[in-house]
Amino acid sequence: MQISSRFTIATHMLILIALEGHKQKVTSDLLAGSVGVNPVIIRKTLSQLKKAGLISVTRGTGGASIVKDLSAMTLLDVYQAVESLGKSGELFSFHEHPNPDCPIGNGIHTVLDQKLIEVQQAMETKLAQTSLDQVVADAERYIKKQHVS
Amino acid sequence: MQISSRFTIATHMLILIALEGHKQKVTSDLLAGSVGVNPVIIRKTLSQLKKAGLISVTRGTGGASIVKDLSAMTLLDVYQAVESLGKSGELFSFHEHPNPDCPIGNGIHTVLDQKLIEVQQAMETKLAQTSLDQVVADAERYIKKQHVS
DNA sequence: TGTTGTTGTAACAAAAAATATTACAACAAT
DNA sequence: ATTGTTGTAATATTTTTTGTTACAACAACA
Repeated sequence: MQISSRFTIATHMLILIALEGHKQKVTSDLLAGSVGVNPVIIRKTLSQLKKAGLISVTRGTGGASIVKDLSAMTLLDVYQAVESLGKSGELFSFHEHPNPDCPIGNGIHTVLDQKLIEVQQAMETKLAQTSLDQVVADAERYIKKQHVS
Repeated sequence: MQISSRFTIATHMLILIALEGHKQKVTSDLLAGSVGVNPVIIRKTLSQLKKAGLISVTRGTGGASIVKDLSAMTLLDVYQAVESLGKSGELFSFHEHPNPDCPIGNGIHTVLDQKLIEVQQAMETKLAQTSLDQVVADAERYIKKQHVS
């Protein structure tokens, strides 16, 4: 199955906070309006990003802001903050009842686990190669271009 | 979310067909017994692997066998045969209603699409680096080791 | 101090996707 | 014809994602 939209939602939110955070108070309602989802979804995601140490959210008065340096924050940080991969943290899932009396059913994890972890690592390494300041800079460039034309 | 168990189920099936196909008739019931799922799940998966040109299944009398050379078949072939990534074939999914009146909502795809495709490619490239004959050889080695001890 | 606007969360609802099951027609071989 | 099997439709169940309502906790400020 596809990786859920939580990841792109969270990235969208971070870009908006990074670009608008110093100009206006970025509330969950404002974010919800830009992303196009319910404010509660936004708040849950804000909560996850906060737990991961990427942002801070001020409670009573509202508003989110970046706390981790954007050049030190990567797409992998965002991905891991919001994506739920079960307790094991593994990307690939297994059939749960391979027959232990069949040598292949018995050995399927021994044979595949390591290889699948390497695949996951390849993906995560690639995610870690893009920092949020790159993404934010790209977004800023796009916006300026739109404004001219 | 995690990638569904269809992929590891299919790989399990291929290993069993490769190792047992010449000794006995590998039916969907036999496969179901080893994998630990309903035979209909197996048949659907057999059907997908057949469509992808990896195996053949003889109808009336039953039994599956490998048709594509195992050394030319990779985990990516298996993955793509059975994993449903929507029509676009993209690993990452997006929120569907970003606000077009917000410059960030409007540009989020321009900013992220290419990078996410590269992440997907990194993962697929890694999957393509393991051929099924390696996997089958590992399984055979594991079985022999078990037998001795 | 109480009013306002907001966050944090619980509880629940709805929709979508994965997985499981039953049933049976189509088929090939004996 | 009988037997054992595949292919597939139809349906059910379970799990996950996504959406929604409701409200207490909170911070600022008039």
